[in-house]
Amino acid sequence: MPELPEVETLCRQLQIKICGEKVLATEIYDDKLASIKNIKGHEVTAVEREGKRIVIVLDNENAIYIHLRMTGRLLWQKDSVKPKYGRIRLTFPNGNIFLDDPRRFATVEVLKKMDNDPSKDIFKAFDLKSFLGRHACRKTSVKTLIMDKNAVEGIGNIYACEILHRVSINPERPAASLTKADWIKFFKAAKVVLEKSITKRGTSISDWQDLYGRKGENQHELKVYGQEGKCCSQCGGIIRRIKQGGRSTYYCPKCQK
DNA sequence: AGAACCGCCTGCTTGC
DNA sequence: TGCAAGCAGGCGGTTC
Repeated sequence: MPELPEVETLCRQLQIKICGEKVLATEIYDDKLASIKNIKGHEVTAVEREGKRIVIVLDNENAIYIHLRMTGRLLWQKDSVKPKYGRIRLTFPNGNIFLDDPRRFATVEVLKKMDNDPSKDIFKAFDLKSFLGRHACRKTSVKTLIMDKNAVEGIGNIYACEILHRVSINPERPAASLTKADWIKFFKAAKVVLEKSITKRGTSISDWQDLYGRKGENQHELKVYGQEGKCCSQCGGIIRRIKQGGRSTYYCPKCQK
């Protein structure tokens, strides 16, 4: 499932491939996406990331906003043979982009290009002061809070578990019990974990692939996610899995107090 | 207002 | 072996 590092990987690959290129044609295979228009004949001027969204900016003040949700995947193909779960195709002079998405959760919208507020994105102008003021007093668990995109954009289940393990914070602790120093430590670790994953082209735990259908390498770096019953690499404790808000949380009860 | 839960979806795994 | 139930979960919407 694509989170910030996976989306960032795609954006970087798209930038190289389609910036300055014109959209020659589009084809929609899924009625859920039928509202795509004002694309054909326009040139891509930039590819940006907003949280987990991919923003393909066009020369007509519009942009294609793509959110891959759970199982969405963008694939670059020279030929125009629809992949098995293809939902949309964008054709460029040098090849095609397909959205391949078995569960059909992904969204594609063409909207007026908006100036995004990057204050929730830890890779942009993340605003710690505003975060502390608005969210550090919340009663919900720290894990649930950091996955709330109104608080922090880009962290999903896998990286939430990994970052909390890195800073030895128990995922069930109420967010309000963390000190300012804890949060500073947390965001520092978040950057390290996410940046490392970007250099590894993401985490291919189930079916993540980059634009060229290649797997990432970050799954080999995971310390707790999907490691239930295994030994903690930091302290030798046994990794546990619990449910928080219907989602699996993996952590080490010995070193994450 | 904040917190918890639901529905969207379908391929894969599990259990009888 | 076969089929149904359960699971995966980001996020917008609804409810309490």
